[in-house]
This record gives sequence, C-alpha cells and structure tokens, in this order.
Amino acid sequence: MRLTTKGRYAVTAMLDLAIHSEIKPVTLTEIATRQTISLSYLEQLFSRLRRADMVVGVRGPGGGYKLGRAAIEINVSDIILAVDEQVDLTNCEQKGTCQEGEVCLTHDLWMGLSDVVRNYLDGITLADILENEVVKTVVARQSGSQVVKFKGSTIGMAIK
Amino acid sequence: MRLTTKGRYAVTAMLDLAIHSEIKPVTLTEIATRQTISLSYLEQLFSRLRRADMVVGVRGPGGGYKLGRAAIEINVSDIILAVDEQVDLTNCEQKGTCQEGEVCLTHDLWMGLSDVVRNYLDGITLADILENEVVKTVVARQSGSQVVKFKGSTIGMAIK
DNA sequence: AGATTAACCTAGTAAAATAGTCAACTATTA
DNA sequence: TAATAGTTGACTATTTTACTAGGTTAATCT
Repeated sequence: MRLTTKGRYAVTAMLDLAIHSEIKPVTLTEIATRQTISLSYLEQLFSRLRRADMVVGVRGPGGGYKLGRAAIEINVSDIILAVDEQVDLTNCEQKGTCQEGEVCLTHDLWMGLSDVVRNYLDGITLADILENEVVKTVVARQSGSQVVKFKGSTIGMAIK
Repeated sequence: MRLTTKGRYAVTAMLDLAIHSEIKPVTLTEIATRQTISLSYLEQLFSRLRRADMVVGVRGPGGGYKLGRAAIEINVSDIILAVDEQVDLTNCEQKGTCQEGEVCLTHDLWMGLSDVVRNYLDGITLADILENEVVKTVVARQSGSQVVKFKGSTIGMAIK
C-alpha cells in the first residue's frame, strides 16, 4: 500500500491546523516546529493540499494556512488522496491486469483489502480525531512545550 | 504500510502450492513459470517461508515444496509476516514514540488502521481464496497455458 | 559410484520510491 | 518599500525492492 510518512505527515499537519487555525492562520514554520516535520517538505505537501482545496493559504504578514472547510467535513481519506497516496493494494490499479494482462490469483484479495482500508479512513474526520482523549493530552503537551521553547523557562499555560 | 509485490508474490506462490502440491511437491521453477515470478526471488521468499514452517522443502529429483500445514490453517496474515512485511501503519512500531519519544497526534489513528488490516488478513485462509469463483477461472487458465507451454499445442485439460 | 535434480545459501546490484533539500520567485500587507 | 510568507521546480541522499549470479548440499536414479 501507499501509506507512508508522507500521508502521516499530511494528516498530522492538517490536525495541527484544525487545532490552531481558529483564531488566525498558522504558518508552516509553526507546524514544522510543533510536529517535528521539515519545513521544505511541508511546503511540498501543502502545495498539493491547497490544490485540492483542503487548505487556504493567506499571504503576507500575519498569513499562513487555514482549513478549506470545517474539520468535521474533512476525512482522513481525502487528505491522503490529496498528497497523492493511493489507497490501493493491488498491483494493477484495480484494473485486473496483474498477470500479463490478465487477473492474477490474488486480485480479489487485494481489492477487498483496499476497500476495508478506504472505508476505515473515509469514516474518520479531523473532528473525530480531536475528540480522542489521547489526542487531547498530546495537544496539551505540544502547547506547553511550545511556550517553553519560544519564551524561555516560564511555566507555559496550555493554549486552547 | 509495508505491503508490496513481495507480500503479494508470497501469497500467490503459497496459493499455487495449495493448488498443485497435493499429488507431489511443486518445484520453484514451475511456480516461477506459472505465476511469472523470478526464480531467484522465489528462492529468497521460500527461504523465509520455510523457516516459518509455512512450507516444507523436499530435495532431490522429484522434489520441490509442499505446504507446511493444511490450506485452511494458513491465513494471509501469517504469510505476509513470514516474508517480513509488517502489517503496521504507525511510524513507531506501535510503541508510541512517534514524535521525539512521545506519542504523536495521529498515533491512535494508525494503530486503529493496523488493527483493521490485520483482522481482515487474519480472517482469510488459503482455502477461503481457493473457493472464490474468480480464482477458479484463473486456475483453469493457468493450467491450460501450462500444458500448452510444456507439451506443445495440445488442448489442455484443467488439472483439479 | 556418478550424474542429475532441486533445494538451499550468500553476496551483490540496478531501479524505483521515499524523504527530503535548495534556490528562486510571487503576492500581500504593514 | 521592506518584510512576511506562500509558491514552485529542480535536485539529492537514503532506503527498499526486486532481481541476478554463483555457489553448496542433499536426495534420487541409472
């Protein structure tokens, strides 16, 4: 399957955006710092996310990115597709030409698996993930460490 | 995820074995021809499958490989694990150390997906696949072309 | 016994994909 | 107009995959 760091980074970045972009746009630099992702790589990913209308770029000072639509309207499957990772486990792009132009022995097996994965990812929105208890803890941690990092050794208050 | 041609080849080869090894052991050369897989690559895969007791090697003339246990007792998940493809979509081998030693925002999401995939593959045995109608057609086709290839232009009778 | 067959094993390699980097450019706004 | 931040394309290092080449070992047949 095509599901690697690229897709994981994309989903993580979109989540970061969902969390922090309510007040003002979020810069890629912030996301890069908070999520430990290379800035240049994020640029590449967001170029695709923008073309897929998943995010909106705001230029100039105070700019950054915002979600293209509400968090509840964005599912994980969309994000992964946008950065060009196909959720397809077959070797023939579902065409049935896996063995010298004909269907191979395991074609249906991989088709079935692709469906299972797609259904799972289709059913989960950014909003769903944010409700998760573990995620809330992580958000708190990242907010805290952000304050420490940028402002020195003050005790950080978690940013909502 | 780690699911590429390697895992697909392994499952395909095991299926070929399930179909043809009832009467006598099947040589890798036969599988290579029928399934269009490189012989040397098959050797590598079978080295792992043998160590995992999925197959039994029989040396000498008339030798080849047989299934290590009944087709109904071998599931797809086992095969893929045997050739060293982990069914794990996280970036931390499920350890929760995805972001600088701590849990990342999307950890639970990928854990969940890994479970979904594993459950699907766990629930399917070689015997299940062989019952599939499409597979029966493919088997008939491959039996036919095998006869043509090895014996000239006779009309091949499908081997059960 | 010797030839043959086929598993078994080790090492290496070419191509592809992944995961980035770098540098130049454009639009916006203070 | 200077600073900010997005936008784009080309380029590179690393890793994995898929495959090749060459051999050794064990069983069988003549």
